[in-house]
Amino acid sequence: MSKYTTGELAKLCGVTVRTVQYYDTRGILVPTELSEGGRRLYSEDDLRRMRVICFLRELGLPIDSIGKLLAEEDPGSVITLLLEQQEQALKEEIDTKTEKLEKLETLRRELKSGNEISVESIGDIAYTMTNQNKLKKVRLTLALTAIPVTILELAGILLWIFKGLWWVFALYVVAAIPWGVVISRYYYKNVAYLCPQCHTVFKPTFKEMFFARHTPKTRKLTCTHCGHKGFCVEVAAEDEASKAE
Amino acid sequence: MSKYTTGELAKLCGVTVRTVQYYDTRGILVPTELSEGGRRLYSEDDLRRMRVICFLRELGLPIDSIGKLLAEEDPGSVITLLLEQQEQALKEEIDTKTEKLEKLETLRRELKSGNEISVESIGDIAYTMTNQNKLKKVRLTLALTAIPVTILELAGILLWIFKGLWWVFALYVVAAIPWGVVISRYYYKNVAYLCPQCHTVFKPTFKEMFFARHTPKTRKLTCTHCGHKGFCVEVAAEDEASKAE
DNA sequence: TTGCTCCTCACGTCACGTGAGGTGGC
DNA sequence: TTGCTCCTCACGTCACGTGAGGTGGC
Repeated sequence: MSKYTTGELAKLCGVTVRTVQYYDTRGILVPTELSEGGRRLYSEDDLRRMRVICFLRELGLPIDSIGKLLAEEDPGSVITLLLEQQEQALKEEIDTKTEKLEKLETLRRELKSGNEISVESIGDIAYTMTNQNKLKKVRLTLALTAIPVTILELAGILLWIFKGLWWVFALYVVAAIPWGVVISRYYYKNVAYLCPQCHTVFKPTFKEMFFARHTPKTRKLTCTHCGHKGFCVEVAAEDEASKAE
Repeated sequence: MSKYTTGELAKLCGVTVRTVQYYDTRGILVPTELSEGGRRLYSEDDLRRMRVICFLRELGLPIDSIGKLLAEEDPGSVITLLLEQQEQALKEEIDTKTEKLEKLETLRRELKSGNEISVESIGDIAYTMTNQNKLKKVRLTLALTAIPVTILELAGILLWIFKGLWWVFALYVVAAIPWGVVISRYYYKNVAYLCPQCHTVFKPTFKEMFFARHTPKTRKLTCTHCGHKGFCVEVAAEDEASKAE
């Protein structure tokens, strides 16, 4: 029967001496023997137990769970549950880390595309990023309501050209006017703009917004807060309820 | 100019009061004003700064890094590096967690396929799992050396049948004998067996191993340690160097 | 006798959570 | 005056790492 010292056991299991000592104080691997000088002596069984412990630790199981598992009369009942829990936990951690990674990459892309990198520009990017989903919803709603009107328009044109039926196109024109009013009201109500100068979110007047030059993501407006005039990034408007200040 | 209390700031940023206080003690968000009673009062600028801090924390950046970043005159020079480092770190964490997940799933599968679940059986599975790569290497080597011999065999048979050339097959037979000897020696040298009774890794005699009944992963042998006779799982033999005891 | 290993405290890690006991502000 | 919020300690988390100062064992 060979005996292992703390250091030998540590080397055999690929951990530090401190770890072996720690497992003793935590009570999951108490040496079967102590030398007269008070040194820990581990048996062959201890080595096997230590190997199991290290293996389970490599799976990420916490020490307390390992302790309970090894103390159990019938480990089979506990282990399946523990492993399932750990699997769930790991999956969730991977998911959150993957999300962080995606956000990081978006931030890097946005920082590259912008001209100056300042704390304020990070704030703006953060705002537009967290706001992104709401804005997409608004745009999707717009696009969906546009479908029937567009179909009516196309049908009207085709019928007029090929069949000489002018009244379908007339119907489209009549329908398009109230639709246009409703849709621009909706759009105006649900978006706001981020001033690149003072980094405030503001709402222009309907008139200025309606006639302003714009790109897919920005619009040239005058900030109601600082008076700066320039292209402002479009964002989704905050809910009325959360409009504090 | 509106002022926010600790609780208001916390709510606006979706964190706890404790977190806001902690950021003050850590020096990354010191309130611009204190009330006469010693309460923290945060300005609009503080709120914006806090939002940036929370955003960066959501990416997993440590508080110290955020502090340095915000203190920097020109954050652009630092931020790119920081984000890259964080991206690397996240990727590595995802990788290690994915590996753990895979090990977990293997363990669960192995536990299900076995009959009894005990601490010893976990130890055996742990051993075979960490040993798996070495064993695969041995088996791959065997398979690769078998290829030329098999080609020779096939060629010999085909030539004999269709062309009446018997000497190629004769060549195969002559070559196959020393090849068989070498290959079985190599195989014998590089594998060992795990006794399901006493959980020791042992080497049987060449003769017993050669004639023993076997499945793809096990072989019916007598344990040299406890004398138990039964199907033992095949594992890769330890290197001579690390054969302690 | 000299290195080397091991021993036991005991503090540090990281970003807060969680009381305890006291007080400001509407 | 009464809740509610906020204040400052100060300990706990998790699995060890890292000294300090002392001693066992070949």
